[in-house]
Amino acid sequence: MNGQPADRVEETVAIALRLFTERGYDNTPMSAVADALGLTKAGVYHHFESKEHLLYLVHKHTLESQLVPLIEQAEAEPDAGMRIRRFMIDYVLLLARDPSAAMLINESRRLAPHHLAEIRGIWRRGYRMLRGTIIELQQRGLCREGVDPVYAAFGAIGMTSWIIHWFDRARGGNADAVARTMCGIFLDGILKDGARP
Amino acid sequence: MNGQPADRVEETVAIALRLFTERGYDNTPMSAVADALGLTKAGVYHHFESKEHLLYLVHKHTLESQLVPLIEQAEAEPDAGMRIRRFMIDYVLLLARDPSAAMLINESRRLAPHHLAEIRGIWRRGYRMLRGTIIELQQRGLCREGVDPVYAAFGAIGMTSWIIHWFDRARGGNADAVARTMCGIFLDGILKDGARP
DNA sequence: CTCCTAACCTACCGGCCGGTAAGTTTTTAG
DNA sequence: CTAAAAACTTACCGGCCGGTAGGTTAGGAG
Repeated sequence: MNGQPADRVEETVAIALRLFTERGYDNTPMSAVADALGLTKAGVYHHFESKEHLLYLVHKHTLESQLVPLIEQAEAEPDAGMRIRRFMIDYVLLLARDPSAAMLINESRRLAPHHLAEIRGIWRRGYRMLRGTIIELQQRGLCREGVDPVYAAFGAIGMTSWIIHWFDRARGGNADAVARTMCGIFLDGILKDGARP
Repeated sequence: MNGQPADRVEETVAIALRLFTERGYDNTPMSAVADALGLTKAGVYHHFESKEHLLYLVHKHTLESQLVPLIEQAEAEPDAGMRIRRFMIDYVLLLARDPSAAMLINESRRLAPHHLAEIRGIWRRGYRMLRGTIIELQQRGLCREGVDPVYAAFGAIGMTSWIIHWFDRARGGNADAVARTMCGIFLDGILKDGARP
């Protein structure tokens, strides 16, 4: 119930998340993780079978605590338009606030194939929610012609995700304005002229 | 005038582009580059002062031969709407066709700071062109309210660039349809209801 | 032919880093 | 208190890789 990690595994995952974000996965030797924990390298390897496994746990823990709730909140939204809006805005705010999200995206290539598949499955839940919502809008006749739900969903994800490459909250970036602009462009871009709120 | 590289430097850059794309920068030892050239490692280091320098040349050469012409073609387009359309479509087709573009985006972090700054300057030309075009549309009263030119430009770039993370031309991906859908969403998203062609 | 230079090779260095074997301390169970 | 299991430490290995010192070959100029 307090902010302290319950055990060494959680503590290590939290520290690795920070170090990987600050220095990158390849530039963070396990000795650095050990130092930050006040342990030796072998002490860390008592809890993790490999560095890749630690990276996998960092991915899994962070996505489940940050991304999944955000998807579930959006899914709970009854109105389709609001569902998209809710997700896009919260997602932009998340990426703008937390630089570790960018690390997860960049370093996912280092995962072993089966771990990568599992992690991509988590990301895919957001994609599926968006695509399903766009299909629903289409079936209700609210979408413009020529909007492919798959490509549109990836468009919304890409437009927002890309902020990891340019947004700098330290230099006067206004995350709220980014979120509103992008969400507005996307919804105006897929909805028929008469279907907007 | 033929397809053969004019000298060893060009030849090496071409081979490094291929190897970095296939295996990643970190997983491509200089010995692999040397092998592919039929040289030894020291033979390669006769032409390049460091591996990072080789990566820099790969970036520079590829961007100048692939991205810059695409930007200049778009800039030559007199109509603002067509300028955006032209760029977005050609850019999507480029990314969908050539996996090395994804490598350049992913591995740019390995560049030394001054090289990174120069390479980002090339990418930025596309951003500036888009932003300037959106501002032009705004001044002519063709844009919806609330469209920030900076965030909109990054939105167009992000929506299209993100296909490096999901598009798979080997599995029936239709790059033309992607390009048309995304370009349509973006233009419908920023232009007033009456301003579309 | 000679001389020079660019291109290239052999052989090596040094450091880093993931991972481990084997032993020691700490905690827990009974 | 005892014993075993869990949590560590010390000390090390082995491999890879970027980079280089110094010598060798090839090719063109004169």
